[in-house]
Amino acid sequence: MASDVWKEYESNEISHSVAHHLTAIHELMDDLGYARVSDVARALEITRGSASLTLKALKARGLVVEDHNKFLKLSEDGRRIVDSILAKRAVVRKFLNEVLKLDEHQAEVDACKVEHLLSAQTGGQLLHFVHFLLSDDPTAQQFLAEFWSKLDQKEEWQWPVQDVDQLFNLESR
Amino acid sequence: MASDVWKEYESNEISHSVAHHLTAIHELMDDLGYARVSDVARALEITRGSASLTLKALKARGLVVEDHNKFLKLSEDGRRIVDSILAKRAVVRKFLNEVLKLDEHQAEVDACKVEHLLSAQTGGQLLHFVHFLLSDDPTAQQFLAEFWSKLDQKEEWQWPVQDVDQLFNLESR
DNA sequence: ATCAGTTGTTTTATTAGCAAAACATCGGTT
DNA sequence: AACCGATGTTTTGCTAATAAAACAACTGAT
Repeated sequence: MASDVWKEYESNEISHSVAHHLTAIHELMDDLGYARVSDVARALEITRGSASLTLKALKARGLVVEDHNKFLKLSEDGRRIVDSILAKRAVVRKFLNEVLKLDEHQAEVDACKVEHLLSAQTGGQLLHFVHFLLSDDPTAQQFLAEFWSKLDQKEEWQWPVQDVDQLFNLESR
Repeated sequence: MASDVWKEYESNEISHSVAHHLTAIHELMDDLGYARVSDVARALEITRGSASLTLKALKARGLVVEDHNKFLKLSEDGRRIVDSILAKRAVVRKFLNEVLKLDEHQAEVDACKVEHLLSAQTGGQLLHFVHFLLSDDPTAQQFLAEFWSKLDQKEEWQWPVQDVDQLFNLESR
């Protein structure tokens, strides 16, 4: 694997932590109508000091703006980022839970882990896919019914699967 | 979102960095027949000092074992982890590239980002899904053909999509 | 007006992961 | 024997993200 591939992991627009600071503000605005440093800290269950530092950096990056009275809100850029994250989270969670039939907790955890890592391209294509897959199109419904019935029949695969490549006739890496 | 969900991000078995140190050893064994600290550093394009420290920790964790002459290899646990990572990477890459039709580079990058984050459950179910989806089952083939034709017709969605929830009739979060 | 509670910030410390540089060691050449 | 190159380690410093603790400022109740 080329190093320019694996090193892109750190070169993300936002980190996991930042993603959740931003979405916390978004949800607090919905739920309480306001969001202060302490509210974010409580929501994320971290100390006020930690939240204060991270949010200071986010203000410097222009993703969060502060009221005359220490009330926080998302900037235009911040809102755009939160929208893309929540969209990806929703799509991934729906796919994992309603298609792959993973339990809701697992689906939520895994969606939360990857939501900030997927490119806009990937998010968009996945949205197309899941939208069609769960539509009332008879082809989609027939396919899903078939898949789920095979899932039930199938004895559990040993995981990790050593021979995924063989299973797919892949030339390995 | 409950904090016990988003905080699980850090509580992973292995980090992105560790995943690639381990897979580097695996691939070096395949390609060269051996793997030393310097070889890993070269493969990952990091300094020998950094690799030395990370690999020391991995030896302490019992994932890597060292030869009488500084030659590294994976332990049984290390091999098990590498197998699961490579399997997830292969499945995700295949899904993104061959189903969602993302270009190979994008598929590789995104697969690399999430490979170490997906649970074994998720990896297993995704493997089932992709395996059936790309099989010669006529239902699967018909569904894919239908999906791809819709992809072509479809004008690109605006991304981020603000109304994913509405699109899916989700109650939001 | 004082006292208590909440809030926000700063400082100090920790961990993971990297770079850079100094250092030691070993192997082969000349 | 002296040297060069490659290798491995250690030390120092950096950044992101956290905790913990100290501190200042504001709010409200009595």
